[in-house]
Amino acid sequence: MKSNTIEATRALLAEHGYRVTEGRVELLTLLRNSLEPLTASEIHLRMNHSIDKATLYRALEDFVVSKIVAKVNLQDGVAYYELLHLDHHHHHIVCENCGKIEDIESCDQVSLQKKVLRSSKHFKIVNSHSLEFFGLCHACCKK
Amino acid sequence: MKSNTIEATRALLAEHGYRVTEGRVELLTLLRNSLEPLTASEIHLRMNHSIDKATLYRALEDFVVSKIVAKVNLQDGVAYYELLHLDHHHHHIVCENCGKIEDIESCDQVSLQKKVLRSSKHFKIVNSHSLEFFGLCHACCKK
DNA sequence: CTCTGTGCAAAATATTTGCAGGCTC
DNA sequence: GAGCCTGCAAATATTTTGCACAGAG
Repeated sequence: MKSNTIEATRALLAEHGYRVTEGRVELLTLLRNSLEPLTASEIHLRMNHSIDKATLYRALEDFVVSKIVAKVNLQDGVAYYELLHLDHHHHHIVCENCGKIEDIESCDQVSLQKKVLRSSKHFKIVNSHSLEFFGLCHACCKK
Repeated sequence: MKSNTIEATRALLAEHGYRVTEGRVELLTLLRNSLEPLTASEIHLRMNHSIDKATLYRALEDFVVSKIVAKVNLQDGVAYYELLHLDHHHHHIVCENCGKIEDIESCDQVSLQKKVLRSSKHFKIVNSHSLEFFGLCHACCKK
């Protein structure tokens, strides 16, 4: 099972024309196993610094371009990254108190983008959007 | 008319308990006159460096906390700021080619946040959200 | 007069780039 | 073997912080 996942990861890299290196496989495996988006520093830490930060940023940037990875902005000045499961468009809600992150599934991308184009004067194509919510989780409300 | 605007700006500062200093009045006036969100560097430039960057960041941060100013994230690694006209909740669409920014008005905040709370397991309150679109403007499509 | 706001200098973070060598294909 | 990927070092960019002084109320 674990080797299955790793095989899938190797295939993913190859499909996109990347060399299958240990660092990139580890990186994608880590992202695949993460329940929430991670910052470059968190990734670096969880990989026990086995990859250089410059290399890490370069790999992440490549993956973002290839749409293997999404760069997420959670309004705290750092970029977060998460694996893009192709069939699973979603957003996030972040607790302003404890930092908890939950996925938000309800997003009708198509109708949202159509709506935007209807109301826009100067735009012809919408390629993507970022949508994140900020609030308080149940636990933090009780405090 | 110009002095009217400045008076309104002075009042705004006072209302929020801030000292009415030349720098802060200039800053808010600049934001009021800007048609699009500006980065700290752009603001600094347009103010002819008449304000120190540290002071600028401190003022912007204060204003964000007081909800006089919104911090906007346009996915290019820098924070943008724009005046918050209270009655005017909106988002943006950015051209990935030329950087053009247009306001997007169609956002039913209330129903959007309700929808999120319905679908969320762990959250009780939504305080705000960020929503930005990325695409191509008509001019850049023709090229 | 008091206390907030400011400039200056320096630090802390985040991210990018150049280059020489290593590893995948 | 060719060229992508990597580590290391250093540069760049953005934002934050400490401190002493200036200016608003």
